[in-house]
Amino acid sequence: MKQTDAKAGDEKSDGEIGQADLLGLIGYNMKRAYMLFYQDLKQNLAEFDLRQRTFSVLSLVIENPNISQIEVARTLGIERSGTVVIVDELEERGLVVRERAPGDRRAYALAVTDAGKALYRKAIKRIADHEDRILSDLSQSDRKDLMALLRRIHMVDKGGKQSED
Amino acid sequence: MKQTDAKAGDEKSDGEIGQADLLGLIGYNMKRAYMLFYQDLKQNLAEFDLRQRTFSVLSLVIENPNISQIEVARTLGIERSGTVVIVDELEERGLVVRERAPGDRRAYALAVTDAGKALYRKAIKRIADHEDRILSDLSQSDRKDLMALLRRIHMVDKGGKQSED
DNA sequence: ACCGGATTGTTACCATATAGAACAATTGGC
DNA sequence: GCCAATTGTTCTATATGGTAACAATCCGGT
Repeated sequence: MKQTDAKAGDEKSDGEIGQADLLGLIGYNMKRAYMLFYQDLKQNLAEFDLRQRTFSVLSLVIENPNISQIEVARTLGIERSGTVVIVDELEERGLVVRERAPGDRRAYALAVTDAGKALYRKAIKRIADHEDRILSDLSQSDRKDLMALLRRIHMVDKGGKQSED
Repeated sequence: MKQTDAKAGDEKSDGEIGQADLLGLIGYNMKRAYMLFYQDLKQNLAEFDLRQRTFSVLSLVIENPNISQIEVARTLGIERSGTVVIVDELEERGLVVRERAPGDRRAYALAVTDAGKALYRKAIKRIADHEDRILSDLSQSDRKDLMALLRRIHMVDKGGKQSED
């Protein structure tokens, strides 16, 4: 039983559905590609009870011991209100600890526990597999090209302000 | 492979925040790039009271008169429960009409009104500008490469079940 | 030392986007 | 006619992100 032919009109004479306008947009293609990454990453991280954001913060804190929450926010490009919830969860699970930052009683100095490190090591391996699967159609050269192109978009700044520091 | 042993994030070691692990992931770079697209698109579409999803559906219905909601869902890669809300909104705003599909009283035959077409024409122009701005650092050749690479990811299918027609 | 503005973290609320389950009406194969 | 599949719908849940307001703290100028 096939029924997707011309029954309710004519979508393109033979059942094909056109999306020329959308497919002509890089943003749309980016979205579709990103969703593949996102959904697959989500599944893979679920086994560790991690999500995109918690993994990212875990990674940052591991690479930058004693980082503050606002530094996490700035580096990840999210709001600091967002980091609170993430760190809350990581802390409750014993993966990260909030120590007081020496010299600034407003800020925390985040640190990862051994459990956090162990979980991260496992998760990062899983993510490597995930990326390899998603990108299986691309050669190493393609992947390098893609990475380079994405990073150049990465740096585009259309109207922000980032000259203070 | 190596990870987290060389702590490869200490270029400056006094103010710089490392994110070597994350930046080494294509998925992370994709996310950052996509977020730039998304946020900017959102702002630009806001002037037309459109959002990503409503614009996409509008585009599809324009390109495919009498398309059904499930066809929209399948083409966009979303759930059909999602299309309901979008079409609801488009219909309330008089941009799209739900006509009954001749020959199938379950399905709708979606069509765009003149107002919908007019709005779409304006919006698509705005989006072209938006893309041009976001991609201003990339040459036309770069953009073509990026598009091609994204589409190849686009086609990756790890679940492997869509060969029924 | 004081004051006021900036910073850090926090909480609360909202918007967007998506998935999934359950359901009614309808279709279509048998 | 029966029953499974399909279409649309509603409700719920999750994830991500932004804004706004607030307390505590810091910092710079006076």
